[in-house]
Amino acid sequence: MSRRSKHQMEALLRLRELILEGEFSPGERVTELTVVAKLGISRTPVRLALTALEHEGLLQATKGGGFVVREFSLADISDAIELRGILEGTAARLAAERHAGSISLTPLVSVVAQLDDLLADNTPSAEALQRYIELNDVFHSTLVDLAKSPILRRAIEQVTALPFASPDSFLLTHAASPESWKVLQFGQEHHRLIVDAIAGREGTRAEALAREHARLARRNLDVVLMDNQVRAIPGAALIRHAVKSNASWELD
Amino acid sequence: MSRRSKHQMEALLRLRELILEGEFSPGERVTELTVVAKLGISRTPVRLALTALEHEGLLQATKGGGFVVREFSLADISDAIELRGILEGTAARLAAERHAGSISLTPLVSVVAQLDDLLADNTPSAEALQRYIELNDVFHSTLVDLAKSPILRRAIEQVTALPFASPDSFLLTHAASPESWKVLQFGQEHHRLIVDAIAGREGTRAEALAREHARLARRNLDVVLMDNQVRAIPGAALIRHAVKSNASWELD
DNA sequence: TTGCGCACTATTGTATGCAATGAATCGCCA
DNA sequence: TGGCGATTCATTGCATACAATAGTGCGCAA
Repeated sequence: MSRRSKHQMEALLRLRELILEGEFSPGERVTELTVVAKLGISRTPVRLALTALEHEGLLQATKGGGFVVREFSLADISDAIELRGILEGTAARLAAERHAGSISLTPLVSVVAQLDDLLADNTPSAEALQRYIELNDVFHSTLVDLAKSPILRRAIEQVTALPFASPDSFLLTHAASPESWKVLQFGQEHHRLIVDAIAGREGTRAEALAREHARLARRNLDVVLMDNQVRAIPGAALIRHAVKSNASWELD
Repeated sequence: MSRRSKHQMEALLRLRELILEGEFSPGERVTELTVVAKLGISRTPVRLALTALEHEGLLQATKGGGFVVREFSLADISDAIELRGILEGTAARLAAERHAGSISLTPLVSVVAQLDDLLADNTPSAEALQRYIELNDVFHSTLVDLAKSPILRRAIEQVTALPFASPDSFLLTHAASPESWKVLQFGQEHHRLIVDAIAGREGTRAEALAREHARLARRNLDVVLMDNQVRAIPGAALIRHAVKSNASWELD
């Protein structure tokens, strides 16, 4: 899903943005020409962007050709987060089983140290939060590297492509308040423990910790829902509300 | 990855076939025009097929545009099978947790019964094996249905798209001999136990059993390797042999 | 001889005209 | 009046011309 040429890339980014912003409603058909009109890019790159977004999971192909915006239930979000936990847990376990000695863990240790510095030295601020998100991404990416499994990497990338399933999905929903800073420190504690488990080749422990780490996102989801702040969820525009339509999506 | 129109579908199927047959070597660049020449289909649908195969994992986009055939190590195959086990294990667990009573398990029970009949009544034959593969597919698909998680379904579909990671990847490598018939009966025993665990809402047991079930494929892989029958692996043409080039891919 | 740069060529990226297909509408007939 | 069929229209699928770009090889100069 990489470096497509200019127009294609622009179409992909802007169209994704439009969808996430709710410019198109879930279930609504997205015609090529509509997008062409909105973006001022010709059909060919637009079409490629559409298929890319289908593979990403934001769009769904319809029988007669064409695409509709995919709709997600709260159960979908929950499942996506749990699935990420399972996959990252597997990555952590494999990392524990496969790493070539503590020297090879240096990158991971380094990121954790940087996160420590950030949380200790800085007062909460938008910039610090941004920095945290960056480092958090690096941590997760490095962890997956250590699993040495391109296939697992692909699977994780697919799941985390969903706007609400990424490791930092719910980080931005918290303002940079002292209180949410606490939450981040809690997550950081997980990071430390995961590294410790990997270093000690405690695969099962590493796996359990990584799963639990993902559940932080799940908890944030619950908090957001409690506060009736559904709109704060990334990709909120795509979420089907429970009341609407038949509730066949609900778990029995 | 569904019902694309005629040419596109044909391009996808035939090109996939060509790649799997080894018409293009791993690492080899697959240019649009080459494919156009081989298939007699114009660039537009060919290009769509190429990107589809990239998402499928058989091709890899290169920096300068264009695609190369992806190369798989034995470790990749092993990881893919294990990953399928993890995901199907999760599906089994979710099925156990979420099913709406034994009536909703009817489809799954029915498939198992059909498999029982097949294994009991038929003598080993190519037709029976073919039928087994079909029913096996239905079993796995029905199991995933019961998990009621579209997100999980997608993840499983992505992994099983790899030629050597599908639930029936190694079934065809066994000839329809009485001996391999035994292996299938072994697998069928797993099916029965999985259903039993799901019916009893024993999520953890169901998960463990489904993982173990996937390991059958892993064992078949080992057997095939022992016999030096690497060419019998589905997608064999894409497998990098350990001796070739630097062995940096090997697990340390 | 070797390193750099320029030009050339192979290949992909983009735009658009035309064909095919499926959906909606309107009218006709029962 | 209601259902069914044909016609029309919207939209995607396909093909191809043209543009851009990256990779390659050659030649020139140091």
